[in-house]
This record gives sequence, C-alpha cells and structure tokens, in this order.
Amino acid sequence: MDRQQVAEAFEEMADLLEFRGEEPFKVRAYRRGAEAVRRSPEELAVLRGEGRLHELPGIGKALEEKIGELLDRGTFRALEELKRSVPAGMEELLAVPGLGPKTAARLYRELGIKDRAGLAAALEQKRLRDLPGMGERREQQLREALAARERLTSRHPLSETLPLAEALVEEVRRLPGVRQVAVAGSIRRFRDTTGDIDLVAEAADPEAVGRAFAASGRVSRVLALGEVRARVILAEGIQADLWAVAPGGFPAALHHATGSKNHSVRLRSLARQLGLTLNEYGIFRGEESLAVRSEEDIYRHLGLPFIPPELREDSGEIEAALAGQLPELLNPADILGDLHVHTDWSDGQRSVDEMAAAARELGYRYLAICDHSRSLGVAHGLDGERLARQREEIAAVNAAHPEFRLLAGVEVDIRMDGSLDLPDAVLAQLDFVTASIHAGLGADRAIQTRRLVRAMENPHVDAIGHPTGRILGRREPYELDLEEVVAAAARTGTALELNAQLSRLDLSTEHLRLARERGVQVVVNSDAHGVEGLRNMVFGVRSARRGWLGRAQVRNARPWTAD
DNA sequence: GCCGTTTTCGGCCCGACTGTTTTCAGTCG
Repeated sequence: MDRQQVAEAFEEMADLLEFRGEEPFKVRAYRRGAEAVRRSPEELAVLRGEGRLHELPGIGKALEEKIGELLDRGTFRALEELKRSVPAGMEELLAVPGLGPKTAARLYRELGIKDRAGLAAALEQKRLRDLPGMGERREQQLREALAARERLTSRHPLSETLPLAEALVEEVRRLPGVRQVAVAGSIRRFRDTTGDIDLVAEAADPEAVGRAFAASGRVSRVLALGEVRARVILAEGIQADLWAVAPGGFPAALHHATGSKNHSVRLRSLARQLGLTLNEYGIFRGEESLAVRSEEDIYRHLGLPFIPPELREDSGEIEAALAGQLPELLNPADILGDLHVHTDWSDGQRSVDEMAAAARELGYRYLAICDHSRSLGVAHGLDGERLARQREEIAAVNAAHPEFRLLAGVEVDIRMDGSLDLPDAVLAQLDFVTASIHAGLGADRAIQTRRLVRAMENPHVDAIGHPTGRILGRREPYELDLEEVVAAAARTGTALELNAQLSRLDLSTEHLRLARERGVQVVVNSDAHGVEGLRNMVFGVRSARRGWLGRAQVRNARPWTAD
C-alpha cells in the first residue's frame, strides 16, 4: 500500500465515523492523518521501519498502529468493523453537495435510503418533504445537487481555472463601487488543481456587488447569496465564491479566503492561545479590534513573520515560522535564464534568433535551445548533423550579443531501455542536455524508474525534463519510483526539471520538497514553443515556491557556468 | 484520535448561508 491508498483508507474511515455520528474531533483526526500521510516526504514503510511514523503531524499511537495494519494487510480492523455496520452506498450519498452525515443518517433510518439511486427515487416520489425539518425547497435543492454531481468533476486543473479567475477579476473590477479585487483560495496558493474559484472584493456597498456578480451573464446557477458572500456555478460548470467586504476589510477577508482551511485553523488556534480571536473580519482582543492594514499585520499580531500564500497548507510552515526558519523563497527576479525552449528547428514556432531576442528582452542572461531529438518524428526531431548546423546559428547570435549567452542544447528522448536517442559524441558537443520520456508512457514502474536512472547515469545529461509526464486533468504521471529517481539525481548530480507549463507543473509540490530535502538541484523551465511561452516561467516560480525552493536549489537562479 | 511555553486530561477555529424554524440545526469552507 502506498501513501495515497493509506490516506484513502483513513478518509473512508472518517466518512463512516461521521455517518455514525461519532465525535467530530475523532473524524477530524482521521482526516488530518490522511493529509499527513499523503504529504509525507518519505515512504511509510521506511518510516515504520525506523519507528518514526509518529513524527508525521497528527499521527499518534492509534493511527501509527493502523498504518502498520494497512501496510501488512491492506485494511485495518476498525475500518472493517465499521464497514459492516454502514450500508455500502453511504459514501456516494455523503458526496452529494449539501447532504451531510446527519441528514444521510436520517434518510437511512427513516426512509431506508442507502445510496444515490435510493435518494433519486425518494425525491421522485416526494417522500422527503414529509419529514420534520424538511420541505419542498430542500427537496428541490437536493434534486439539483444530485444532478450537478453527475456533471461536475470535483477538481479542475489550474490551467483552466487561473485564466477564468483572472477574467472574473476584471469583470468584478468594473462593477459599480468596487475599489479592489483579487483572486484568493487555492488559485492564489497556486495549487495545481482547484475545486473552485475564490475572489475577494472591497466596495462601499458590498452586498450590491455580490448581487451584481450573481446576476452576471457568466453565472448559470446561484447556490447562495448573502450579505458578504455570493456562491455561484459558472457557465463553465465551475463553482465561484465572491467575498465582498466594506472598505478596510480587504486584508482580513483576503487572508480568510486564501486559506488553506488547515492553515487558518492552526492560526486561529494560535490566536486563541494568545487570548486573541482571528476571523475573516480581523483579529480581536475581546471587543478591541487590532489594526489589520495588510496580511502581514495578521501574522505580526500572532508573533509570526509573513507566510507567503504558496506555503499556507499547514505542511510545516507554521512550525518553521515559529522557529524563525521559513525558507527564503524564489522570486521571479531571481531567474537568470531559461534552460529549455524549442525553435522552428523542431516543433517550436520561432527562430533561434527570435527566441534569443525575446529572452534578452525578459532580462535573461542565458537561454538554452533544447529542441527535440530525432526519434520524435512528429516534432521534426534533430539528428547530429542538424544539431551541428543549428550550433552555427547559435554561434552567430553569441557573436552578435556578447553580454548574453545562447546555449546549444537538446531535449533528447529516453528510449525504453534508458539509452538516449543521440550518440554520446553528439551530446558531448552540447552545452546543456535535457533528457525526457515521450514514448512508452505505459511501461511499468520498474522499467520507467530504470529508464530515468540510466539516463541520469549518462555523464552528458544535465537535467531530466518533465520527470513524471503528467498532464493535469488529462494524463496521470507515469508509474515511477520518484524516491529512487531523486536519489539517483542526487548521486549523479543531475538536475530535475520543474516544467512551468500550466498544464504540467511537473514536478509536483510534494516531489519538489523531496528534491529539496535530498539536496537535488531543480531547474525551472518554460518549455516554450514560442515567444509567449517564455512567460510560463512565472508559473514555474510560483510552483517552486510551493515546493519551498529558493535560489540555492534552483539551477537557473544562478549565473551560467558549464559544470 | 491528537496533543501540551496554561494541560498527560480536557480541550480541539470560526462564521456564512439555507431552510425551516421563531431561535436553530445542518452543511460548508
């Protein structure tokens, strides 16, 4: 069992406990345990072997034992017992928005409803409205939720939600009386997938802004509309929340809406220990409101340094802040070059010269041309001879611009056996070699891992491109033992790419943190296929920040030296 | 079930919104 599966077992346990009406804090303990397991930088079996499972935050004696059982048998006794006492369809019922454990338990007890089909039938027969505390509107609400649930996938890739969020910001900005507006939530934290879009606006008449937003042509359905919050489903099928607050309330509201929930819970708990109350309106000592003119003020009142949004996941940032050990995170201005771009020699749209000019305009000191190698026929991959000719073009640019260094590189294909698509003699003549997998994506874990490790053992390979191959929302990562890959990267001194394309963001946050802990260099690359693509870099920087990376860990945040 | 610069027991974040009530329970983030 891997971390994901253990986490899912704990989440299932939490759902079942909730249905049974157990102590909410016990439910939360399982949820928190699931989070901790999912985010563990190390394999559970390794931690267990070393007796260090309890070092994960939220894993105590009981959960430690259950992880042991899960690793040995794939399940644990308490879960098996609970499963026997709860109808099998209950989890899908609890997944219906607006239908929680209390209602689910009642529906089961009083109407014998035990799955979604049963709920649909009962709604059809209008049997819910006769229960005390239920009514026609509640039936209608559930009917809509059930229908929406069929359509909506729960999370959306950032590549979809970020542009949409930015478009919404512009629309809200134009609503009457709006003074400022910003994207919050998981998009601001730059999670690679997001469940909804969160916006915060400040206006003289906040309620009117919420109403205007809900009435916008982009909205297909209004879920809730109150004094401070409008919650809607957009035409795209994505949920959007707008918090609208009165002048002065912006920083506290932005902080609240940015979350994460777990980060906020920890901060509020910290506030309570200090005799303070933290909520979306500010921070209070009794009746007295403490000054909050910026998010920094909130942290200052709690005795903490500012924690950037990308770190707010309760994955160690609060402990680090308390200890004065928050990392110095990478900034866009730290990026001195881009080590992975394509040109019209392969599948790019622009010439070598045009890409170099665009890079100089961005203030870069160097740029590596890394077109595809020959086996990628669809991309007009280059062989040794064409690469040699391309090098002449690169040399001409370098002669004309001595202050800027254009590097001759390649994105060489890694074959099934881990050998490379170009001979060593060709690779030896290049400044920067990125090796990537583009075919044989379905090979098993051992083969994929071996492929990457062997590629890294080639002394000419400087970096591994998009190491896990995922395309967010479309393609799962290859089967891969990432820990072994990271270990090999450390051993061979190979950098791992953080591919900045929004649809990739590969490596993921967790993998970046692992690379950091193991002392592996990361190279943040745009993988641009045109001039505009160079601007992907900012996405890469924000992802790098989520992985706690600073200049020291990022290859292209340092001047170019051939090493 | 977890956890400890108040605690090894007794806490565990805080408020918006809805529907069905007339002061609140349930759900959500």
